Amino acid sequence: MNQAKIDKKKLIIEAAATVFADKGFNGAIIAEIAKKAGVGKGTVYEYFDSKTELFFEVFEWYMGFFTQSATLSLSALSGSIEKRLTELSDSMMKYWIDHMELYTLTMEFWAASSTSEVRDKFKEIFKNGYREFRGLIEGFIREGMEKGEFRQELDVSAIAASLVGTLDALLLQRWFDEEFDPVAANAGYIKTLIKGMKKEDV
Amino acid sequence: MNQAKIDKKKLIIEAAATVFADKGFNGAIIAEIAKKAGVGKGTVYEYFDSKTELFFEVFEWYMGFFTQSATLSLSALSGSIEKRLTELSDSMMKYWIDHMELYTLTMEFWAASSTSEVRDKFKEIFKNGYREFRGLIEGFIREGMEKGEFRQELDVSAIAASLVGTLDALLLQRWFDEEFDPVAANAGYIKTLIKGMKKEDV
Amino acid sequence: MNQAKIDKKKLIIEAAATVFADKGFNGAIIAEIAKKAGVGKGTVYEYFDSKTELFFEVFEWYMGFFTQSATLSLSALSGSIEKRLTELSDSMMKYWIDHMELYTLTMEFWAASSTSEVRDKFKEIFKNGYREFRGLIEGFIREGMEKGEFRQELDVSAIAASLVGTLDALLLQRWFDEEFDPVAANAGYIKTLIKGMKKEDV
Amino acid sequence: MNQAKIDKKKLIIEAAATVFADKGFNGAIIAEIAKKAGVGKGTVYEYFDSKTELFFEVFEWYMGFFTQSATLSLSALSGSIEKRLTELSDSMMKYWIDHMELYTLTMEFWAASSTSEVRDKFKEIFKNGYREFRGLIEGFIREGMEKGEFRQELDVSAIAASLVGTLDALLLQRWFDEEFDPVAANAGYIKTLIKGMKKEDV
DNA sequence: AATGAATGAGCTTTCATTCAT
DNA sequence: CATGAATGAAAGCTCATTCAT
Repeated sequence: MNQAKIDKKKLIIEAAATVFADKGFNGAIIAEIAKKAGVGKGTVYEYFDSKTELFFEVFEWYMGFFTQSATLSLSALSGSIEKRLTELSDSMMKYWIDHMELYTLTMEFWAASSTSEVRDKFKEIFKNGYREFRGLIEGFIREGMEKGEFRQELDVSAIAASLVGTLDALLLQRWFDEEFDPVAANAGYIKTLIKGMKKEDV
Repeated sequence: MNQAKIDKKKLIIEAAATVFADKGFNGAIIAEIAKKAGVGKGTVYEYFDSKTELFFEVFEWYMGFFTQSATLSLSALSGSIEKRLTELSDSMMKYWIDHMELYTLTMEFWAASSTSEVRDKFKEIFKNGYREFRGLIEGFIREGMEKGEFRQELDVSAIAASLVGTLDALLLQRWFDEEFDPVAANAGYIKTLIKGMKKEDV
Repeated sequence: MNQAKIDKKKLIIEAAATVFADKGFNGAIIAEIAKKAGVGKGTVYEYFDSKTELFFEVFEWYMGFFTQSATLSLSALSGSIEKRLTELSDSMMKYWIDHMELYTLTMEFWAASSTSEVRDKFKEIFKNGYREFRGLIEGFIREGMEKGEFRQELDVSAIAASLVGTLDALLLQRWFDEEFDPVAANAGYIKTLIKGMKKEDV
Repeated sequence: MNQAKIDKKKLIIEAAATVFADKGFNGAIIAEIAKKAGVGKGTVYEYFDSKTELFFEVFEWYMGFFTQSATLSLSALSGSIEKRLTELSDSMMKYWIDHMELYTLTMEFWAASSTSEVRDKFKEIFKNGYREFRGLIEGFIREGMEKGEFRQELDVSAIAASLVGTLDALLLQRWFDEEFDPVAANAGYIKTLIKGMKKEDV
């Protein structure tokens, strides 16, 4: 696939992302996606075999976007593990707040993982994504334990899972409630959790 | 509406719940719901004006189910606030694990809150549900602060939001990954968080 | 069929007449007719085999209503044939103006005569009705010719048909146009037509 | 809309006209219209938003057809007003007799004007159509009065209305009764009416 | 390669009719 | 007799997908 084709494909994916975000998989109409991408309806089928496949490629594009958010956040980290964990959490939260319009996509993908005809493909990718992300956080926590910042008897994987999940959960609560401030909630929660993780005399 | 009608309505709602859980709103076909409920297709429309309304009533039924889980869990609580918070969290988590087949409905409803034609109705109910639940947890935390179990400077609403959200988030991770144990993760995380909430000398 | 049954049957027919008049055959819903008649939906089927049969019985009731209008008008006639023809025409026109709400039924029945599944039954009755009515008018005209009021060379059946038809046609024009006065039009037209029918020296 | 689209649209309208004429609005099935037009069901919806809109466009096409009949008839007129009125009436009558298969459409449209969901649109067009046609005939009559062919005291609008209406009315009677000859009836009636309109010494 | 007119499978919904009570 | 809950055939309409240009 040459550059021109790659570009047009990406164009369609991004148009599709906004339409799927707004209307959901079923509510999204190929004609609208095509129009938004500035191409003909038939052209979409030059690049994607079916609506489902297009949706799936939007999912992959979205996951890349998410990975990017993590990578960006990670690259800026320094200092104590406590500080790094706090900053990572805070940074990713803010990144997503800035792209809230994509958050509805998250919910569509979650739903797709349970009701799509290709639910297993979605589940698999989500599973690996979460495992990887939890693994990353676990690494930080273990580093903190090794460095003596954190207590030894921590349930590392449990705490990692909750840290990862809080990102989802607070954004979700924000989605329903514009008055809810997920960044503040995250900060307050992280602070308390880390206090519970640290050695008492620290 | 007499008892017979109420029963049949509930029958249809429960059949619809399983079909919506399996296929999603759009994938669910009225004929299948009717068949599963053991009634004719037209009968569904005797009780519900439209597929959308049926979906919405399933949502309300589901929310009642959720409320029930909280009520049940709350009624059994006693002892210190720490103990109660831990038990509440643990109990609700287990309740949901036992009804995991309904968890896919949660995702459908989340998605509906962002892409359904009646998204605002869904959002509103979710918003109020989360506010109520957070308020409940906040009450516990404040009680713990008053009783001297917890530190005074806690960010109560932040911690409540994260506690509430962790329930969603860990079940979500379980949904994707059968090897992930949300009950264990919850226990480990709660323990650490509460440690961070408690007075240091306690 | 006893009196009670006859009465209830008539009750349903009259309720059906108003609903058919307002909604047309297809737009009319049995449930609405039943409700308007103050009976249950099933009761309608105690008296009529099908919606089509009910419609047809409304048609027969309506035709009786029309016959009645003619009978009423005829019974009051006296004087010269010219006077009688004028009065008959005028009287029937006024009778219908007073029952304009039934006029939409006329159009429904006309339509039924060309598109109903039992169109032939409708056509047959209309055919005989028009033949009878034309015959009646022809009788008057012939009487006028015999009495020397009218010229001998009149095309009796043509004039009778046009007199009969004008009743339909002017009411139709009134139906579309509330500003159109069919009574006045009828009077002006009859006067001229009769002038054309009379002996010149009269 | 390019020529190909116009042609296909007309193709569908004409197919629809025959089906509506035969089955009525409600009895007509889109699938049948599509099949008769030699297109797919979906194609009908490429050209018309709904069945109702298609019906309405058939109505407009039909009205144009009617206008054409008047225009054709008018263009051939010459001689005295009496002669012209007679010829116009005769010519239009014959035109419609030749297209009797479309007459059932007239009845459908009349019915639609009283029971369709868009009855007002139908009524409005009919109202204007009748007004225009009556105006045309009134013009002829007035011309005849000015030229001294007709008497001065005629009720012009009444006579015009009856002349216009007779066309409807005699075709209607023909519709019910194949033995009825509307052309002959029209001729006989016109002759007498015009005699009543003319100056006595003429 | 790009297009959009054409298609028909498939779904929701309506409502005449039935029949157990 | 009267009823209305239950039914499913039937039809309008949508939209992913195809394919001739």
